[in-house]
Amino acid sequence: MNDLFKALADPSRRKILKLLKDKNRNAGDILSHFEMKGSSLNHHLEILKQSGLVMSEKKGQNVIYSINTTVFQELIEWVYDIKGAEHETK
Amino acid sequence: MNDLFKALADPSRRKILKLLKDKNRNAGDILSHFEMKGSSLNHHLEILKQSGLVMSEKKGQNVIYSINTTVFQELIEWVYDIKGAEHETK
DNA sequence: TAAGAATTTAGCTAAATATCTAAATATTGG
DNA sequence: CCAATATTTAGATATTTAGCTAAATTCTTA
Repeated sequence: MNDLFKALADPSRRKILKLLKDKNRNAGDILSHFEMKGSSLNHHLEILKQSGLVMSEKKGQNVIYSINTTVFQELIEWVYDIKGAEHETK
Repeated sequence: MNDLFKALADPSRRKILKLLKDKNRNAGDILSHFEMKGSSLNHHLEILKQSGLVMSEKKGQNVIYSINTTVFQELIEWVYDIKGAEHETK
């Protein structure tokens, strides 16, 4: 849970998630949307993987990253718990 | 938006929110649930206020803190935008 | 109005984090 | 196998952040 919130607390990482929402992308593709160096991006991707928010799969010389939306359910539940509202069961 | 995610990225601050979910509390009350010093807690409360998640009101020599759940709507919308799922309109 | 209680501010330190450079490790095509 | 391309690791630096102590502020009440 803490890993999840920590992962979301950075603008670059949230931007990565938005990019992966559209389609799966390899590291270079993601990198092309940022100014930072590949090693810095890799650091963010590691944190996202750690939190369960993204998954990666090696494909030839590329590594394809994809988003794992199931993890957001936890977050939504946490929020609704605090809001005191009822869950949608979908 | 960034302030919101940053504010939620700390366990102490999330615990404060849980405490305020039950009832409004003054700083001393909140403090009694932590080991940290009052000044440290105050720092967290400032960050929560900054993010809009909590509000404060001076009442005599106490300051009463309360949670502002409307801000969570933003967060929920952000999540659903990424999840690509439909909103509940409630 | 002076003392006491609650909270906040200011300034410091240590730990965590973001980013960089340089080097290492795949993987593929010639 | 070699060179080129893509990604990751290691190690350094700079910034941010959580927590502390001490002092300041605000409010109440004797």
